[in-house]
Parts: sequence; structure tokens; C-alpha cells
Amino acid sequence: MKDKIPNKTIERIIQYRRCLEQIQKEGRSHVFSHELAAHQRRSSAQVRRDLMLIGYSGSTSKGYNIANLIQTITHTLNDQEGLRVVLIGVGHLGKAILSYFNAGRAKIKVVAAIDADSQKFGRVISGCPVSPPEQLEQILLKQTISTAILTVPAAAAQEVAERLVHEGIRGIVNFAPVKLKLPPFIHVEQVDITTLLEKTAFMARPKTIT
Amino acid sequence: MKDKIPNKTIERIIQYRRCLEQIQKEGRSHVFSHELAAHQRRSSAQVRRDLMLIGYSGSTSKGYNIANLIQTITHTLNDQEGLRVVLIGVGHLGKAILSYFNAGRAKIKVVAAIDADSQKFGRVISGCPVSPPEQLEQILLKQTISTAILTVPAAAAQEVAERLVHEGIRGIVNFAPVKLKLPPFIHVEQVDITTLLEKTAFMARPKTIT
DNA sequence: GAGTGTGAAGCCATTCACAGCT
DNA sequence: AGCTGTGAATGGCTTCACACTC
Repeated sequence: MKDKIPNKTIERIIQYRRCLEQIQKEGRSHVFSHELAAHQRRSSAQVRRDLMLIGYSGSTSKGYNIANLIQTITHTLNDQEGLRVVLIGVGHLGKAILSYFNAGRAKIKVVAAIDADSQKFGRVISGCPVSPPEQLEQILLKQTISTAILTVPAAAAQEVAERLVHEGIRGIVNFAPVKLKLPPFIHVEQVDITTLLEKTAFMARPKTIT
Repeated sequence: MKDKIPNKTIERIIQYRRCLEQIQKEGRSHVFSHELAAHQRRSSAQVRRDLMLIGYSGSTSKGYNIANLIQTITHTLNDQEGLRVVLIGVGHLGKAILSYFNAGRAKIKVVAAIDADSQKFGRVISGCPVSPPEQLEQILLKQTISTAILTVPAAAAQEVAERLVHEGIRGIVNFAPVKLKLPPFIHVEQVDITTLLEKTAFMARPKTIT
């Protein structure tokens, strides 16, 4: 029943939804594809194609019904209830992410933070208590969580990731600069800041005269 | 003289280089394409194609000469001297990035940090002094820096980015959850953690039975 | 035999362009 | 007139597969 939706389209509809929610707050009820496109610096054709792929139809005269579209996207993504994740590694970066997501409004909540440093146990950071690694299993048993954020040192990443997979995690956003070797059914998003920076610097380099 | 190298290839050769440096430390002088590929979970054909694109040739019997290849990549990327960047916004995330890059070994150094909060002026974080926004121009004059990391609140991002461009920055790694509207010759890498997480959660969702 | 270098094929994603609707 | 929905064209990236080399 569920046709395959391209990766890139998934990414974009997530962003469309955020955008739509914002437009909705401005009191509007409909948008045109080119408006949505402008918000995200994309072509209107792309927006239309994406919506086509998730099976949504607008009306020619008024464009897309915002409320309906949000609902369709949410249904497609299957995340009505908001998103609960765990965070592993409460260093600088871990704290930054905690405070970012748990600062209130967001639909994503970090419900548990794990760190190996016993000094941190029991501390509550941005409303999230820090627990020792041993408690991971229990935490995951108590609530259905299939996604983890990994912000541990590079040296520990592979081992921790394997542990996560063993405990039932199926998606990992990995900030450690290491390519994880995990079974193919695990989805890993690699955030490699170093590569991003080097690439950006390359793109930004003073152009050699042609 | 400089043929266009595909975006994706740039990203990968940056990673090949890191990988090569590591292999080199293990005392080896040559690698085969399939070895390099294995490190990064890629196909050997891809590695060979990438190296072809940057105009490097190995020897059939021993593979690629590591030292030469590193040099060729570095020459292609044109970043012999290491990479100097500025960071705008010294919040949690900014601090995390500072400590990550300025902790020693990395080739990338954050040489200046800017924050609007006067309480932070003069403080030195991970060896990098925090300066007020007014000093940005001088800092950029003193040394050639064309890349910036943007870790300011979403509300400020667009304005700050425009300022950066005005001061000569040509590449921005943007962590603020806002699509920046900048001239087309500016390269922006958007790091949208929220989207990444939502996407990962979608990919990791319990599969609906087919 | 086990590599590399590379044209050709295949695959995706994006854009074009236009029929159809209101 | 201005929008949506969508086949068809385009373009970029990846993989195949094989000639060639040591």
C-alpha cells in the first residue's frame, strides 16, 4: 500500500510542514506551490512533484489547503504524537542539542540522556536527567524509542552504536567523525562537520582566474 | 585549466584524505581502491572514478601511493596551509564547535569568535577570544578568511549572514534553522538537525507489514 | 591473477512544458 | 489568466563491465 517515497522528498516534506505551520500562524488557510517554494528557495515544480508523490491534491484556484496538507504530511511521516529520542554523550555538543530541543516548543523531545561519566549521573540538563549506560535498556523498554543522537567521542562511537542497535534503536544521527559499521537495516545520518567545513571552504575559495 | 569537479566528489576526496592520513600513520605507503572504499563503505569503482576526476593515477600492482595522493588531493582542494574560519554565536553549540576544532590536532582552526552578548567579550574559549560584532571587519581584514560558521539564534541568522557577506565571507556553514537568502555566489551549507532527526525517525520507524 | 582506468549503461532527481481546470 | 498535475526531457551520479597493465 505504501509506495516508495524518495529520500529527498521525505526531507523536503518535513520542511514544508514546518513552513506550513508558520504560514498557518499568520492566519492563512491556503498556499500556492510557488509560495511554498519561495520560502525554501526551490522551484514550484519541485513542490508540486513532491506533493504529488505523497498523493496530495490541491485546488487550482486557491492552491493547497494548509490544514489538510499538514495532516497528509504528518500521516505520511507517521509521527502524530511527536518524536521522542535518546541522546548519548553529554558533552558540549550533547548539551547544545538538549537545550535546543527541550527548550519548549519543538515537537522533538530528548527524553533521556546517557553518559559514561559518573560525575554527571543524576544531573538534569534542560529538563532531561543524565543516566549511566547500564540504564539504557530499561529506558528503552519503558517507552518506544527507535531513534538516537550520538554525540560521544570518536573512539567510543562504534562500540556505543552497536550497543544501541542491540537495544533496539533503528535510526542514529551520528555526530562522531566516524563511519559506523552497522547492519544495513539501521539508518544512519552522518553529520560530519569537518567535511562540511572543508567543503564550504573549498567552495568559498577565491576563484582562480579562468 | 581547472575542470569542474563534481560536488559529491569534493566531499569524498576530503574524506579520502583523512582516511589516507590515518593509513599512512600505520606505516603503509600504498593502498588499493577497494581498501579505501571499505573504510568509507563505498564501492571501489567510486573511489577509482573520483581519483580519475582529480587526475590521479595509481599503479596496477601496488595501488595508490598514499603520500602522492594526499598531496594531489591537497593541491586540488588548495588548502595546504590549513583552514582558518570565524565562528559567529558563542552559545552552547558555538562552544561545542570551538572546543572540537581548537582542541589541538585538527587542520581547521577557529581564529575568531563573535557574539553580541557584551558579557562574553574578552573571554577566551578553547583558545579563541570572543569579540563584539563591530570588530568583525577588522578581524577579517587582518587575515584572509572566507568561511564562517553561523551558530546564532534563528531570528538573527539572516541579518548576521548578510553582514558576513558584506564583510567578504563567501562560504557559510549555517546551523540556524533558517534558509538564508543570499546572493548565488555565496556557498551555504545548511545543517538542519531537526530535519535530520525527523528524517531518521521516519526511516527508523517500525516497518508496516508489506 | 588482481589491480587500475574508463566508456557505456543505469538510476535518480530535477526541471521543462503543456494539457486541463476554474 | 493563473494555477495544478504530470509525462517527457534533462542532467548528474553511481555502477557495470571490460580492455589494459604489471
